Amino acid sequence: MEEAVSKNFIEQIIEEDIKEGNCEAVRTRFPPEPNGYLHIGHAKSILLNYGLAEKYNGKFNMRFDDTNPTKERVEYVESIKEDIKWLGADWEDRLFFASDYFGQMYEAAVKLIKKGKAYVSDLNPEQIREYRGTLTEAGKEDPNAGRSVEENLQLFEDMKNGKYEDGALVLRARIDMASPNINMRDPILYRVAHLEHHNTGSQWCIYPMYDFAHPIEDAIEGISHSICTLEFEDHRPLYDWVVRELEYPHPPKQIEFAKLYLTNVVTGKRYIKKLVEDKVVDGWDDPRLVSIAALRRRGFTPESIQRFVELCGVSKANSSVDYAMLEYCIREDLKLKRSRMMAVLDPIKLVIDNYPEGETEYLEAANNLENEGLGTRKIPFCRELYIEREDFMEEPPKKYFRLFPGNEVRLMHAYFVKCEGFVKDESGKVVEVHVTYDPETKAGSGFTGRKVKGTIHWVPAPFAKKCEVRLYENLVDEEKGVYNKEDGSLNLNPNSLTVLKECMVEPALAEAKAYDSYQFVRQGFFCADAKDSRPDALVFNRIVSLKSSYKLPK
RNA sequence: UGGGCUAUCGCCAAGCGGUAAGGCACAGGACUUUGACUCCUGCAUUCGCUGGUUCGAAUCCAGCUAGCCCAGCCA
Repeated sequence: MEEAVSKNFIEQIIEEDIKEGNCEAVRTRFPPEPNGYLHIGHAKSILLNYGLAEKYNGKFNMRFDDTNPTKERVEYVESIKEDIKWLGADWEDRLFFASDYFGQMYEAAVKLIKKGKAYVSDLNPEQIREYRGTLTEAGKEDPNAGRSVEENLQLFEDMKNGKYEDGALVLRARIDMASPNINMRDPILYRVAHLEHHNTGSQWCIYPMYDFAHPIEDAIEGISHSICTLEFEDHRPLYDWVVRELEYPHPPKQIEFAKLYLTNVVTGKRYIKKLVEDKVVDGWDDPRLVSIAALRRRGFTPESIQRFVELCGVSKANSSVDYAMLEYCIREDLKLKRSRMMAVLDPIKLVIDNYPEGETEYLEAANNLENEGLGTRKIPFCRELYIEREDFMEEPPKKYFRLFPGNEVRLMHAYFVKCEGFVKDESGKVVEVHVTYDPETKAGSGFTGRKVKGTIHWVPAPFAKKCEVRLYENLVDEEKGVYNKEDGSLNLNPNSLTVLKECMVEPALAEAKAYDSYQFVRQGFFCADAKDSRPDALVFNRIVSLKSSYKLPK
């Protein structure tokens, strides 16, 4: 089934370019700096770039924009590669590093110097700032701007050869100190930094700036459309300047789009760092976070994220997508793919008084009624079961159609069962519910004698596996908003994590391995925690709850 | 009081001068061995505001207003 989807503005630009013969082949790229972990926002860029290449029979490149060794680490390049692979964006054999082009960038700088379009400056950072002017006042000419080509060439070579200390000299483009666009006021192209680079080691002690390096990287790789986020819009004139001055035959085109923001999530690096330090979360992959690693651990699938990004669309309007949209996507994806199992999160014992003591029968249950391909399983059934505490009420409100004295419900995959009584302990807490079952009503028997309004799930007491279940809510308070207006701190939701340690699941779940996910019938989708779940001590994360139109009165 | 960009339903988002797509959310109803799913139904006389052009404007023009980005030897 093909949906008629309208084209986003980038697709329109690309199609126009193809039509006009402005680009012979579409080539896109995802160019992260390896300075941190990827999150849902990056997923949009990755899948957008990858999807565009696919759609227009082009190629998608993976490129690390590693031009500033102070912030970059190999650890990050590995995790970024892993996350992108997981997301399904395939760069095939096109994995590149900006640092692989340092030689070409150096030559490009020399070319600019020879054209009189770049010069070496000895202004210090404070002076550079002063000379730059302000948002409303033009800058002043750099006193070094008149230096001869020969001298610039020599100085630049000396910079490269390590004759200068960090910060002593910079190479600047000669453009326009009076430009209303600050990026055009003789931007710095190269700086001196005696630093070990994760890729080039100590080969270089000068490093190119983003504005100079990026267009060169794109041009070298034959990128046709260089897609980035809105904050680079002001840099486009400089991007075009570099590409033009360097006379690349097929200049890449920069296109900017709005970042993806999600409601009620924390994305700021310093906030997450603090949450990790304060042990509010258990790492960058805590299931309440939205890093790719966290989403993976929570139980999201690549397909659900692909769908989500697709649903969000692409535009230039800053916006914040409702988290409910993400939830919809994962429910939608898992609905038919996963087995529907029974798990009792808050158990209370159910005794079937007229079921023979010591007897066990094995009931056949479809793993997913809507997907026969998932097969069936046998569930042991016997006299003592566990049911959800919520599914019994001594004094039910109207419209409650679960178990209460005198009422009959269906035990899923099993029999009708009628509540005959219950037992309380000294404190008045109900500890046992007693029922009688009707053998005629066995699931699949075709019994139509009478109907029952409620169906509840259960687990056979002697066979059930005890396990831990973690329920998640938003990390931050939905009502108050993510940030505290006074001090900018986070408005944390104290209930973002609920740990249930007495849960009982059906025996088939004992095999759950890391990342395995299931629907727990009537509850939601759950995933075996990759960090903490072990065969003898299962831990399940709730990915998302099922929707419900019934609110239990408290 | 410089420059750049954006403004269409609670949230995303189509629309590109011919009379407001779609999705999420929400609300009803049908169905139901998940109060789920599925299926119906409803949900912008109006496009930030004000004028103008036009037979006709969310789309063109002008002027406002609001929000975002820019003064790293970060990306």
